[in-house]
Formats: sequence, C-alpha cells, structure tokens
Amino acid sequence: MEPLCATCPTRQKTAFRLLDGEQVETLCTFKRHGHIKKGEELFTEGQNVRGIYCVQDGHFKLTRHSASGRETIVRFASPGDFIGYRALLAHEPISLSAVAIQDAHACFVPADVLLNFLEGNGPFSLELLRATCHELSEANQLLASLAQKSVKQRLAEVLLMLRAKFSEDTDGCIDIDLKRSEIADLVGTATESLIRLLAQFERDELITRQGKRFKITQAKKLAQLAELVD
Amino acid sequence: MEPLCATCPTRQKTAFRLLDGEQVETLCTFKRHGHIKKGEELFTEGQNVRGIYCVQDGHFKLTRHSASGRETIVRFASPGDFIGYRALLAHEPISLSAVAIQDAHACFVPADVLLNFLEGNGPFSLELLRATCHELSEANQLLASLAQKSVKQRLAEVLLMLRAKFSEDTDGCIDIDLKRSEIADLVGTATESLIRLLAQFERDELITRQGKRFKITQAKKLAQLAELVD
DNA sequence: TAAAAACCATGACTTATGTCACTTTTTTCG
DNA sequence: CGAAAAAAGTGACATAAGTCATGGTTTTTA
Repeated sequence: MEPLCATCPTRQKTAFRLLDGEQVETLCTFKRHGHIKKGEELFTEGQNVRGIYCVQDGHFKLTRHSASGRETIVRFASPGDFIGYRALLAHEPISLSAVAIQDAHACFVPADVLLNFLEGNGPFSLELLRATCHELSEANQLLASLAQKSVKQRLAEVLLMLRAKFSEDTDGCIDIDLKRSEIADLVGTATESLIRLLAQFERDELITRQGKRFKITQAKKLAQLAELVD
Repeated sequence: MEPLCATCPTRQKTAFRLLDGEQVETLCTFKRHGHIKKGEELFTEGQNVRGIYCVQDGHFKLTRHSASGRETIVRFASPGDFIGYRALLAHEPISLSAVAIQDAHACFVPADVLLNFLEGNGPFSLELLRATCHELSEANQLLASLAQKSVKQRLAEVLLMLRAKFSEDTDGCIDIDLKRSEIADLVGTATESLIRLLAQFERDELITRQGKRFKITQAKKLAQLAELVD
C-alpha cells in the first residue's frame, strides 16, 4: 500500500537521498504516505510537532496569522520540500500553518526517526543545514523587500517570483491558482488594493489575464519596477 | 598574542563547545582574533565568503540595502553569535552587511576549517542547524509583523525586543545606543515618522527618555499595542 | 438547477506614513 | 576651544494604501 522509499523519485531531490540503505528501510517502515485535499491543513500554529512532512506532489502555503486574524503567506512548500523541521529542531511550537493550495500528497516522518538520522548521518544533517541556510537568506530578502518597497513594487516582485516558482502553463500563464486574497496575503496588502494594482498592471500592459490566471508580458519592466535590476 | 580557544568563555556559549580536543586546537591555530571599531564593517553585501566571524564582545547590526540606498536592519549579532555562515553554506554571496554598533571583538574562522568541523562532527553541525532553525523562526515572525502591523505597533514591538536583547542599564534604560535612523531602519519606516512616534509614546507615558536612551515604563501596554498579548 | 456562498471588482472616503524644507541640538575634530 | 558636520526634532504637505459599502461574477452544494 505504502509506496517504497527505496524507489521514490522525490526522495532523490531531498536530503533523504543521503541516507544509507538501512536508514532508507527505517524511513520506509515508519513514514506514512497520505493524501491532502485542497484547503486542508497539515499543521496549525501553536501545535507541538510530532514529526515532519515531506511534500510529494502539490503545493502548500505556509502562513502566519496575526492576533487580528490577518494572514500572511511566508513561503510555499513544493515537492521535495520538508515542512515542520524548523519548529522541531528549534524546540518550539509550530509557528506557521501549512495549507494545501492544490490536492497534494505528503509523507509524514515521525520526529524520533528524523532525529536519529540527524545524529547518525553527518552528510544528511549538513545537507539539511544547507537547505535551511538557503531558506533563511530568502526570508531575509523578503524581509528587506517588505520593509523597503511599496505595495506596487512588491506585487511586481511577487509576480516574477510566482512565475519562477510555478512555471508557465501551455498558454504562458503562471501555472498556479491563487485567490486574490492569497496574492494579497503574499504581498502583504489588502485584497482591494491588490485588485486595483492588478488592473493597473494590465492597463500598463505589464501583464495580461486569462480568466483567473496571469501572463507576464513585460518581465523586464516588472523587474525594473521591483528594483530587481542591479 | 592570540587568545586561547581552549579557555575561551565565549566558546562555551557557541556550537564550538561541541568540538573535541583536537578540533579546538585546530580552531585555535587558524582563527584570528581581531578588534573592530564602532562603525566598521565586517562584511559587505555581494562579497564572497572566506570564512565566518564569531562575535566575542560588542554588538553588530546586520543590514540589507535597497537599490535606492535605503537600509534595513535584519537582525543583531551579539557575543556568541556566528556571522556569515549562511552565505557560506548556501553557496551564495553575502547578502547582508555586518557593521559594529559598538567597539567590538570577533574571531575570524576560515571557511575550510569550519567545513571540516561540519563534516567531521555530527553534534556540532546539528547544533548549528538548531541555531539556524531558531533564527529562521525569528525571521518569519519579523516578516509577518512587517506585513501585518502598523508602524506604531512595530515600534512597540521593537522597543520590547531591544530591551529583551540588550537588557537595562543602571538607570533602567535599554542598554544600547542606536541612532534614530537606526531604530527607523529596524522598524522599517522613515526617521521622521519614528521620531514623531517616540514623542507620542512619551506623551502617552509608555516610555521615558534619558538623553538618547529610553526606559520602558509600561511594558504591558506596549505589548498590548503590539498585539503580543495572546 | 436553483439558491447560497464565496470571490472579484469598483467607488468614495479616511488616514497613516513618506517627503521636503528648515531649525535646533549634539558630536566630532582640526 | 570653536567651527563644521552629524544627528535630532518640527511643521506643512502629498499620497499610497487601508476601510467600508455595494454590485456583479463565479463556484459550491443541497
């Protein structure tokens, strides 16, 4: 029933590729493969961590809620990404919610199994450290952009980021379906403001729209607007 | 001349405490202890990394500059903190500048020495991973706060954070000297706006001022304002 | 397939916050 | 010390962006 880790193609994209034969078997014994429907939550803020998830397919948004209920999308998790290991390793309760933005599959790996790997396998933990460092530098970049740029600039940046992350469908549109409110949560603005800006970008012929999706027609101008030029 | 790592009290507060005897000797041979004057830079954005710094005393601000020259303080580095390892491990050029905000001392550790430790010492890299995870969760928190809160709320948050990080002097003031423009860079606002808000906080009797320094008189109200209540 | 719910869009209005211009105070340094 | 430079502070003004209200679409679901 459960798919085999030994032949899992996703595993080759993660730090789990560095496990030895025995460890792969252990992983395979204790992991649980599961289906997550669009909109379902993997984690909720405040929970204690019992293990991590390794995304197989589909995408998740990782969000944080303010006291007033407002939501911010901190990052996405895509196939090959781990979710929840930071809280686990920092000995903190989960600080982010993970919600599927498409029907998805992910494997749950219990905490003690992961910690065993970390203690017994140097290259594995080093690889995880590398990945975490990379995430941290992305977080810092986002931080500076929130602190320094206007909403318009950040939207330009977000659109380019989305295209880089999710690629284009056959029409040339960004291959992901996000609600307006979700894009707003990503940019860090109000939904109404976001909608106005999208309309303006369309008038300025930076993007075109096909239904709910967008096509970036003038990436260069968008990048200039976002001050990503240098 | 160079102080001995074997007896270094700061080392006990860092991941370096997990090195074995031989590794401590290696560290001691290759590290370089140096003095950094207030305002001097350890790293500049865009440089390639040749090693990391371990802060001995004094504090550093880690900043990021926008194309338009505006500066954002992403975090502080204090005694026992490492600077520069993220860029090193993520194989990226440095993305932050590190500037001393007081006269300071730090030890430089060459990249290959550190990488050797990471590959040969599991507990050491696991500890560094833990520290990085913790940093990441702080970065996420800051991110959400920038996206969700008003400048006033963020200032309240920043004041409480500063007191937690730098403690109080004998007068009960936050024991750090920052320029108004630096606090603004931390909050992510214009210097003038920051000055106005400080004046307002003083009128509202949330803080008092002694020269350039602040004393938090109503921490509870500040926390409520910052929505840190829950 | 009709009703309900969720989502998208637009207008009017308010306000928080940035910008510019200038004065006063503090610090630096020859 | 005293001049020059840097930092702190204030006022006037412009505007980006939030909020509230409302109507038109889709999408869900019963």
